Amino acid sequence: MSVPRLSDCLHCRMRGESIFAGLNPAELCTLGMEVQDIDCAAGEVLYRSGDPARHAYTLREGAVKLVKTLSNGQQVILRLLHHGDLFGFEGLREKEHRHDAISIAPGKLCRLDLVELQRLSERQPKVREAIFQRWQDALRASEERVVELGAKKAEARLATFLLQWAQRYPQLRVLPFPLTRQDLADFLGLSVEHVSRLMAEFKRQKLLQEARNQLEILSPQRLQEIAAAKSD
Amino acid sequence: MSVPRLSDCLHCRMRGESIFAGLNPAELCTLGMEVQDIDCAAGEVLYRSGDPARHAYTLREGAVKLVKTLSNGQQVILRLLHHGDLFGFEGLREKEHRHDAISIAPGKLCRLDLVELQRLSERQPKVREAIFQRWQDALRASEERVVELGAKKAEARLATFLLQWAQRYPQLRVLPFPLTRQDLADFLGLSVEHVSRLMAEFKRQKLLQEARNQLEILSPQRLQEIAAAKSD
DNA sequence: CGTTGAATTGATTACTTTCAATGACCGTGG
DNA sequence: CCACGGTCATTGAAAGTAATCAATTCAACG
Repeated sequence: MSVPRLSDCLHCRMRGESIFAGLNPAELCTLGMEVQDIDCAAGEVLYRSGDPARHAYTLREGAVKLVKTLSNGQQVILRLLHHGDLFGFEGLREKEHRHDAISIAPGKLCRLDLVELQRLSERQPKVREAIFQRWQDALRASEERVVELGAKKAEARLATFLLQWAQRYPQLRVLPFPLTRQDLADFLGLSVEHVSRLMAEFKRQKLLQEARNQLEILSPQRLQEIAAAKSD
Repeated sequence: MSVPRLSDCLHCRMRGESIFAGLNPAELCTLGMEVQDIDCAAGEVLYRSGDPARHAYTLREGAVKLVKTLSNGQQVILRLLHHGDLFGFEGLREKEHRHDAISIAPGKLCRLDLVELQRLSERQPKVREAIFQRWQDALRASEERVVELGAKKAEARLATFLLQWAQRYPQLRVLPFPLTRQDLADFLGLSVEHVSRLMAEFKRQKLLQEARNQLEILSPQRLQEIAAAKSD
């Protein structure tokens, strides 16, 4: 991980989508909190489950997975984070992090001190609301995962996932796709082999195309049908 | 549903665990909100997905399921609520309810007007914090569901579920158990038949005992082992 | 090039659903 | 009070889905 620099929130490209979006420049300048600017490599661990929670992060570039590791070593990916996403904020209410946060692509992050963020959110209703909203979004997303895992079969889960991934890059035809088959498996609750077979089948059917960490969806329409397909 | 009466929060048995727990009697008396006292029968619908969100509820007695119904009619139970649980509060941030809320046992509820609750939470940091905490709890619970559904096989999921159910009635040996096999299936992401077989098997192994809407867990220890058993 | 970890593919096994039939329970109406 | 009808639960058999085990193959990198 790079040595943290101080971040310039006022001129940040993501300012409009961040939790500081509602603040005017004057308020931003008197945040009373240090925002650190961090680079990270693929595979880097930002924090581990059980670590004392000191920071929350805003992801500016790259992708991060939040992982729960079971006693038998099996892993489940609980969230996949993209540019603009805030994570680690469960530390506002709990002393320790609940997941491992692992970068899966070279990226840039802002690191926020949780104590300062807590104080700021008490002072600034707009910030508090923004964080609250993120919490709400996380809950909705998690509930959708429960529906996917509880009600759909493998093929439909994968199709849903790929379409959702694509939605995060609305303007791109060819998507960044740093996930390994193992990551996909850990996210979808499947075995690596099964994911591999399904991806191969999708490619055979010309629904998508894949190259070194890049993905192109050729038939969102057809994928959508598969995603909506019946239960398991 | 019974005609709502006004509720007396000051003398409520659940006051200590409610979102009003931090308030002193004087503050409670000047809540500035009407709390309605409601009885409901088993099977009664409190609200439907898509209904304009007007109320949140605190469950005082009974049990309620929050259900998502898919286009093909399949249902997934997202949460099961017990005495003391707050629900419907996603309406604080969204205009419509996201789930169906259906009572599965005769029960008693408090109904809170969401607009008044919103105003109250802006005035009373303690109430706001309490609601925030509930949100956080809901997220944690939902993430645990993802882990269960993504990583464990049917038998382990059922065992986990039964133990968690039991935890909600710490002082009882014989638990109220109003769930149908269909409810269990909808919660665990399994077919009714499979749930039925697993329950039969558990009974055969003397891990539990069942009678008309009541359940007794005979070997929490052994169930715990099954719950922890390997992946799927 | 050889090494290494990831991905693919095939064969087999295990788990879960589906379909079909039967059985238990409960409330209702004769 | 008992027969009837309905709903829910159980059980069996067959089919389908996904995991596991075992080789290869592939691609990136030194």
